[in-house]
Amino acid sequence: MKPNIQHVAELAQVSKATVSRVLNDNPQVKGEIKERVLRAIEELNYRPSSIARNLATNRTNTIGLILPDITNPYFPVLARGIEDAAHRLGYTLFISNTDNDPKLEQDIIYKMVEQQVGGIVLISSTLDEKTVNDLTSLRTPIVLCDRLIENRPFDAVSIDNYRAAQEAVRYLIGQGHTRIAHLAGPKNIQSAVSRRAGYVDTMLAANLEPFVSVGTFSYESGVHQMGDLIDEYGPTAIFAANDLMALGAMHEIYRRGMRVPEDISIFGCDDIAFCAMSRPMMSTISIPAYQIGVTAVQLLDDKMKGVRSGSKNVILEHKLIHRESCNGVDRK
Amino acid sequence: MKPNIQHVAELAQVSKATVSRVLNDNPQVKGEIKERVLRAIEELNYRPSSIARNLATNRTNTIGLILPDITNPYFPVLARGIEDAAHRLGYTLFISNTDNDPKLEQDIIYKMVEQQVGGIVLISSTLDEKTVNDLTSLRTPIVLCDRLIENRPFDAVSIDNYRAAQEAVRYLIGQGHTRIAHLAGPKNIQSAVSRRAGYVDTMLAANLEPFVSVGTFSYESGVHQMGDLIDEYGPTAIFAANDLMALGAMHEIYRRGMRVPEDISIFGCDDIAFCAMSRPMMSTISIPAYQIGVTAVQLLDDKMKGVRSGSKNVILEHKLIHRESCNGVDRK
DNA sequence: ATGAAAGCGCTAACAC
DNA sequence: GTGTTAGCGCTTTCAT
Repeated sequence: MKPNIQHVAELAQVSKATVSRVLNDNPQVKGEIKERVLRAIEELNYRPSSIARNLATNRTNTIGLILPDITNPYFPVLARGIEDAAHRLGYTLFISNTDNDPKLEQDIIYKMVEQQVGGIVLISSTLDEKTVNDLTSLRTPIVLCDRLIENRPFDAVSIDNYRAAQEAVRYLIGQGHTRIAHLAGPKNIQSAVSRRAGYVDTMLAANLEPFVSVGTFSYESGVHQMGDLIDEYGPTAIFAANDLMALGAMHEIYRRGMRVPEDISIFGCDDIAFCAMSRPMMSTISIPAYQIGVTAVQLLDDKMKGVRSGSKNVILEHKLIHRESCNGVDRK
Repeated sequence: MKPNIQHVAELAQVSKATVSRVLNDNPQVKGEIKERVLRAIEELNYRPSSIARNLATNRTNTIGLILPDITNPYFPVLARGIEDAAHRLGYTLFISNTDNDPKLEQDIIYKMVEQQVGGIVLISSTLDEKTVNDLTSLRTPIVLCDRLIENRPFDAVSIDNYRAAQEAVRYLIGQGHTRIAHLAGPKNIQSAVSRRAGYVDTMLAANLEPFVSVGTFSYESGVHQMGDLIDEYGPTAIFAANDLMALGAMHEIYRRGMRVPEDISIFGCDDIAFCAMSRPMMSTISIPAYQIGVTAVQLLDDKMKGVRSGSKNVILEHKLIHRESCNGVDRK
């Protein structure tokens, strides 16, 4: 039979309360007694039940992570940042994928709340006005990643996607490109929308005509959209809303017997690991995914400990990474 | 204040037991009463506490996933298989990374047991004899992925790594290669050891001299070891113990002005997504990672439900994927 | 410094 | 069919 606190108490000839005190490092337990309890615990190979403890204290040491798809190479490093930070703070982490399905996402949030998670890190783009309001009444602290939200009691951490796109486009313009197309992400994903806006505005400001093709953030959509782009527009450079599509675009370019960057330059976004493994290596915007994760958990921890109320949007710095996939038109 | 079952009972003018019954879909609650309870639940926006429920039933609907590093591209799809299957069966999933640190791994296992997880999916290679015995006394069902274990009450699911390596090497030999080197993985990782043995034995059986260089399974180690291999051995083909190293090797070959497969053929293992995105696309052994995950959870579920006792090793089928990174020597 | 006892929110006999 | 009641294993006043 699995030992409980009562068994330990009996073996050590003390009360349950005392056992509980040593379990919680309460300093007012006398050394000798503490020894006895510790020995009993050892002898019985006793492990306290955190379920029971949670029920008694009405707190759990768990947090939940809800994300679209761990299989998308951008997320594992974010998730790792979250896990590491959570672990460091003594939390264990629930994880669940949503595939960007709003209904599923809701269900998972509620399920995690039922599990009494202390807080939730939510990576979502499908949140509509109504859902957000429901969440507000939830009492469980939530922090959003990669999506800012105004006037809501949620913390959020992300980068400035608009400015990131702006820098990417300026970089391409600086190289002499004028026919720069944009491989955009889904219209319902906020980061994709911001990047697109940054692209369009920057093109316009430079008196260049924007040309956008919208994809799904997947590699396959990158190859497919790229084919269309070549047929319909003939760009000399592409700014893709994420690296996966950029990689797909590159693939299609080579498949058609052209080269990167000699014929077409490609610029991505995210800086997933493969960017440095592809040939040519992909120039891109580096997003501090790991740090976003760590920051999210810190914000959550503050909220859970009641250190801070109100909401806070933190914007982390991105970085333009110059590698091999872009080249000036003049050098052709 | 957060509503509990008592509040619902009062509002619906029934007993807690009745509320509990409708919560658990007990059919013997009369329609009208059930309606009333449901309305009360709705009105109070009541969510049952699974903590309390778990304590009362002495079961939890959680399982734990312990893996080396979610950031390694092989693991996300395995994890996804596990999450999907867990979700389908009504479990929520804990996740934790170990970085292959045996001490940390132990701690995490115990921590999860304290959390009262119903079972654990463990992807580990560092398990020594003693640890395994400790785990045996744990009562919490454990299923191992990518590592078989003999005479232990653990289930395990994996592929036949020895045979996979054998097929890879035969494939290369079949193309006319004789100077085939092996980029091996860490010596303490079972799958790496089996692949190496499969390589060595198959080479010997063909009267070819094996040449192995041991790496760490990382991309960087692939580039580094490949440099040494070229300098010290001059292979015409490489069988790498995983794709990441294969990709690194490919990178180094191009950096030195040589080509794949024209100068050196590369064969990987795992079939991570990037194998189909690299140029040339990587030939490799496809491991059914998603299916391994799903199977692991099914085994765990059986054990947790007491359907089956004793242990079971299941071996899933791998597949040789022919792409572009290998070429016959005669065609050079 | 230690113990007794009440409760955390739910389930599960058992009784009616 | 529904209510009563006794726990599940722990924490936490409150006494002593």
